[in-house]
Amino acid sequence: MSRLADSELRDVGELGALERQVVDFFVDGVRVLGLPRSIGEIYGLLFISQEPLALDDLVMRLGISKGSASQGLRTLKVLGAVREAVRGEERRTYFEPAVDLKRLVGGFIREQIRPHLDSGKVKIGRLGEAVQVEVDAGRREFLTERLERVEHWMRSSGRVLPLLQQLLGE
Amino acid sequence: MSRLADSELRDVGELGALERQVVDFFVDGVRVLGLPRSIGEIYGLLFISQEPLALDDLVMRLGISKGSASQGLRTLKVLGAVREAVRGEERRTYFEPAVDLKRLVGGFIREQIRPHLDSGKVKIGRLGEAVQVEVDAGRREFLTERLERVEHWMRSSGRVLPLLQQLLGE
DNA sequence: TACTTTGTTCAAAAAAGTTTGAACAAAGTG
DNA sequence: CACTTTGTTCAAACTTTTTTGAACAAAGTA
Repeated sequence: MSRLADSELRDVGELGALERQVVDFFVDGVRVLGLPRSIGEIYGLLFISQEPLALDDLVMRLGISKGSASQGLRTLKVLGAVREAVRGEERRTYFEPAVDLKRLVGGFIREQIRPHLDSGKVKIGRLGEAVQVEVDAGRREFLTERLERVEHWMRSSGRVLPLLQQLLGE
Repeated sequence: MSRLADSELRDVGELGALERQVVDFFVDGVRVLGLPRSIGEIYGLLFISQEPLALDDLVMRLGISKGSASQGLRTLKVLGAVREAVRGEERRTYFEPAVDLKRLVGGFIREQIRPHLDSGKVKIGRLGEAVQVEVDAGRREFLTERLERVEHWMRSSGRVLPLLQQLLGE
C-alpha cells in the first residue's frame, strides 16, 4: 500500500508528510550555514531517497524551477555534499547525497570558511603596514596590539578547523 | 598632528582610512557568521577605539541610524561581544568590545548554534516516531538508518562545540 | 511643568539575496 | 537535418532581511 502511495506521489511530484518534514529539517539546517532554502530542499530530498535522483525529479517533486535545481546541485557538488551516481546506460545524471559528516564539514570549511580566513589574513597584513604610518606613538601601539590580537584569532582558527573536522569524523 | 586630525574626523563624524579598513574587515567577518553589516560596523569601530563609545558616537561616526545602532548594540550585548563600560557620573552608557576569542565564540555558540541544535534534536525525535508508522519494512529500515545518522551528527556536534571553544581560548 | 538627553520600538522604505523561466547550448536519435 | 532530452545561464520578478526615521518612553534639569 505504502509503496504504491509513495510512487503515486512520486509521479504527481508531491512530497509525503514525512518527506516534507525531513526536507524542512534540512532547510532549517542549511539556513544556519547561510545557504539558501533550495539547497536544503535538494539535499534533504536526496537524503531520504533510497534511489539517486535526477534534476527533473527534484524539479517535479520539490516544485522548484529548473534554474534553482541546477544551481543548487552545482553548489552542493562544489561543497562535496552530493556526488553523481554512476548509472550505466542513461544519459541524464543522477545524484546521491554524501552522508559522512567529516566529509560534509570538510567541504564547508574548504569552500565557505578557508577563503574568508585567507583573504582576511591578507587584509590584516595590509593593515599592519598602514598602522606603521600612524604618527602618534600611543595610538600606534594600541593599534598594533589590536591587530596582533586579530592575527592570533585567525591563526587559532586556522589550527582548530582541521581538528574540528577530525573530531566530527569519529 | 595626527591626534588633531583624528579628533576633527571624530567631530564631523567620519572614519579615517585605517578605521574604515578595520570596520570593513569586521563587516566581512560578521557576514560569514550570518550577521548584518551594521553589527560588523559597530563592533569594528569599538574594536579600534581606545575609548569606549556611546550610541551617538556610533551614529555619527558610522553614519548609521539610531535604530540600527540601538538594535546592533543589543545583539552584540546578547552575544557577549560588547559590554557596558563603567563610567561614573555620565548618564549615557558607553560600550567597549570583548576581545577575548574564547568568550566571543562562546557567545556565538550559545546564541546562534545551540538553539538550532536543540530544536533540531526535538524535530528528529518526532521524525523517529513518524517513521515507525511507515508500513513498508525496507523503507522503514532505510529511514531509521538515515535518521540515526543525523542523530549521530548532532550528538557529535554537541560534544565538539565546547571543545572547540576551549581550543580557541589557548 | 516644560524642556533636554538618551535610548527603544516598529512600520515602511531600501537593500540584499533567491528563484524563476525563457533563451540557449550540447548531445543523442531517427 | 529536424527533433528531443538534458542541463546551464542570467536578467527580471519576487522574497526576505536590514535599515531608517518618526513616535514614544524614561529620566534628569531648570
